[in-house]
Amino acid sequence: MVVHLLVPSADRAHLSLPQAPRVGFVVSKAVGPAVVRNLVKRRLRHLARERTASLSPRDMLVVRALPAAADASYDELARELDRCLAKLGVAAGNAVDVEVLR
RNA sequence: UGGGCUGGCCGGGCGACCGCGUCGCCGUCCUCACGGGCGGUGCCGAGGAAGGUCCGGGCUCCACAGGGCAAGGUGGUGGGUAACCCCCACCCGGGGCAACCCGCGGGACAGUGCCACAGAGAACAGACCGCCACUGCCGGCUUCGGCAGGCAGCGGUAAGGGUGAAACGGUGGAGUAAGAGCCCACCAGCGACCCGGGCAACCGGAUCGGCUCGGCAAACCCCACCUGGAGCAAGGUCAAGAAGUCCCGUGCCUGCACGGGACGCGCGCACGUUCGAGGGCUGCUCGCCCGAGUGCGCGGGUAGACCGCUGGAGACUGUCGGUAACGGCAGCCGUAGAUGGAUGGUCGCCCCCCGGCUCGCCGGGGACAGAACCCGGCCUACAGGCCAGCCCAUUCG
Repeated sequence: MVVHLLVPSADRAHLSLPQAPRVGFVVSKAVGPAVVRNLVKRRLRHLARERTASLSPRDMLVVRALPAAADASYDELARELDRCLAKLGVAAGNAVDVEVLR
């Protein structure tokens, strides 16, 4: 999977954005038919919800699933998501307007 | 016992925990209130196709002087239904020993058009081989009377061969140089009329006639019948206000700041105000009607909340009517309603399939597929399995 993280910069920080982090998912038709795509989205939604604590309140995260996600188990998706988040340095939370691709 | 045909049904089961969504309840915080935030708790939470979005309807809004021309759909008959391109029964044609299956099943003397390849010839057809008569030439045999034959020309002939999906009916007789529905009998087919059966499609039968007529309408077309437009982002309420108003979100300073949205507004350009822009009659046109604003761009950025929103032509059981589809009556059942869109994860026991073996365990797997206003259908996808009826063959009694 590919993960994008947008952290609002200082000049935009005064804007009154919602106080909770926001996460979006992109699952294209390359992943599979509707049933498979929805299953992947549901799994990612639950996984991401458990990890919102590690995001800062104004972060915006986009998770894009690649075709291999169709065959991945729930645990495999969890490991992959953790790996991507670690690479973004989410724990530090000091990035400003960064987009990191894996 | 083996093979086959048809109809109906199921679509893993039970339980535990964490998470998500609607609703109810409890607590708490904000508010005059409506209502909202947070926490807890309880019930419930995808399908037979939820799918493709192909038909038919309900519901909602718009339209509903009229004339003409198009466009689309349906297509044996009768019935069922809210309706249908659906369902049931029957008829006709075709296939199968049979149960049963298949049919896009009106019209080919209203007109136009097409029939590949093969074949001599394919639509008011056609002479390639063959058959036959005549004419000419050639030789042969001869008991000199003739006899059989070859080649060429011209004509007759649809009986035979051959081609084809299809060659202008079949069998027999009469007839002829040879032949032909040319003529005759019967059969098939066509037409007319009559009798009987059926609601009807149609079926059975009798008489007569003229003597024979290809297929394709999912080619155009003709005939009969049917069809107003858009769709829940339909549509409605809160809902007032006049250069603002209203709504939503976040923050806390609790009525202000910031961000966003709808309606309205402003500016610019273009075309217009009886010399008529634009719009309506929802395919077009004639005609009729409305009519002073309309269109585009920019400020300025694509969904304020709620209702509609799930109980309906409902499912099941029994009974009555009907061959059936279906209908009447009675009883009984009832719980998905998201709105960037909830249904995900872990585990235990059992079930089914595959593999292994130390025969009881181990390992792997469980189809097609995800609600979005709601119904009735059609079509398509589907691991595995269950039930009922019927047919054929064989064996035994």
